[in-house]
Amino acid sequence: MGPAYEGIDFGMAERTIIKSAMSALNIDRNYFEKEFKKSGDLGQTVESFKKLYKSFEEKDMEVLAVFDFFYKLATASGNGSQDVKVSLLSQLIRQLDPLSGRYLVRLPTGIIRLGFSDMTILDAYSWMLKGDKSLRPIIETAYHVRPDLGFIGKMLKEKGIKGLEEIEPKAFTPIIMMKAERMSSAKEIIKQIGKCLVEPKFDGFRLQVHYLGSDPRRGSDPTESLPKVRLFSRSLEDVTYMYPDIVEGVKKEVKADELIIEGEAIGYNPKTGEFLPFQETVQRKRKYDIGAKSIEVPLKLFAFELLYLNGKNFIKKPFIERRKALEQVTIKNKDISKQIIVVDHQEEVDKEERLEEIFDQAVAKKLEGVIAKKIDGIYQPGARGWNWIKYKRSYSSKINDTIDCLVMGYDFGKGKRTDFGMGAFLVGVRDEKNDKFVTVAKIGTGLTDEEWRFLKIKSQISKLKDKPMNYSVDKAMNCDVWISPAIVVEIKADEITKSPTHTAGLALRFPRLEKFRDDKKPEDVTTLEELQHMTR
DNA sequence: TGTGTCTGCCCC
DNA sequence: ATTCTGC
DNA sequence: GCAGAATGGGCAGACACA
Repeated sequence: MGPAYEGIDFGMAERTIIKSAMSALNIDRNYFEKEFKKSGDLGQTVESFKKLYKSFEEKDMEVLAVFDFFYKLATASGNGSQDVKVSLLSQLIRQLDPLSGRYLVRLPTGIIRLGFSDMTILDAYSWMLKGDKSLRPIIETAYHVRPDLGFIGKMLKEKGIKGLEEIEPKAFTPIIMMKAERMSSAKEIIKQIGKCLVEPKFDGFRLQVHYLGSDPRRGSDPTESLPKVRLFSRSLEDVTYMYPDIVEGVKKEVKADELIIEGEAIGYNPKTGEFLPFQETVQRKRKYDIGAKSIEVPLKLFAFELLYLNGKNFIKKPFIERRKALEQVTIKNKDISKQIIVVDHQEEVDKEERLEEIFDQAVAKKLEGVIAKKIDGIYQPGARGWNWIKYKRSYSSKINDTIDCLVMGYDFGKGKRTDFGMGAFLVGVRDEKNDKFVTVAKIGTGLTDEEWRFLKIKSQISKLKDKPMNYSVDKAMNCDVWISPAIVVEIKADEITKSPTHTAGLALRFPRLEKFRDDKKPEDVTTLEELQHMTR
């Protein structure tokens, strides 16, 4: 309905779309869901049902009229709004042809499956103007600062490529954030980027800070001249109101006329100064009770990038220059414990031994790991660039904490997993005290296409009609198919966390298949007690 | 007023 | 977030 | 090597409903 950062959501996904389709086509839930699971695609399911049951209401509709329906749907709120959404989508499904039906239901899910996406559309804009994709770099640069395909297209039609030159970094226009590539040893990193600057990696959430210092020239209204701060999340949502403590910190501890910096926000225990686990930090992302929560869980912002300063664009400057500028714009509080905007220590490294040491120290401090940044690397907006390399605890071959799990059941896959007949599987450990299997994770990654097919075939032998008595499973983890104790897998994870849904009371963070353990029997899997001891 | 279900270009 | 795969 | 498409745990918020 618009660019992501404008914050207009459909508020409607799979479950509610199914309701709309059932109501539009007058189909029983079980029948619809059965066909949906078979095809793994809501669009295809609706399309084929529409072909089967021809409707006499079908008519042509203007694109703008359809847009209007979706706009009403997306903006419906309050009492009865769910019914409004269902009814609007249901009308569209009834009134349009089967092929349109396919895309009507795909649209709100965001999975359109046209085989192209934003980047291809940028190419198309270039073709539109020049008949080839030579203008793509200019267009893409503008898109990084203004990630709105509609806006870029309109600008190009109205003003041509020159229009895009007006789009440049400035305070309060968020920039698509860069991500780091991954590597699993100091050796590889030094080989890849040579001399680098190494900094700790904190487990919080990303914030991009935009700041305009006080300036009497900014208008006659006295409030106009006060310092202004905006905070953007990784999806470029404006989240300023959620973090008043960070806003105050910026006003006190940053000196500049205009700047854009980036950092990782992490909660800490105000009494002990210890950093909090992600699950607690993320509770700060909220709409209500902001004041109370900000006292309970205060944040620090570890600033690690500077993209813009006083009219000067730093995006294409070497990292070492950005870093120097960053150090210069922060004011140090006399009481370090009260500092909110922190530019943490960083070390220049060109030997793998030293890098490995810094990594070990970071891990010992219970941090996620380190980020190594190429010393003269530019900031690559919107890319997962090689100028930043993350080296996390879980990647390291030195540390190998995997657990052996029992495969308890599986779900049918969607999209390209449909053919495999499996999209994810539920795994658990043995609770010896109660003689049961309790769940710890669902696994949806780490298998090659061939391994998915292999696991599907293997699991058919043990397929069951119902969930076994000795499986303890929360209903949120219900499976399409249950299988009896037979298959053992080795699962890797970044961390073991407390869980509200998995019956082990613990869950694996970022779980993935490491390997199949055909050499092990169900009795040999990790026990709940062992798992509890592994929790750091 | 309390509980359950669903959603999020969510956060990671 | 992680991982795999087609281009 | 990149972009795209599968999938994970778990949080707050918005509604529906009893």
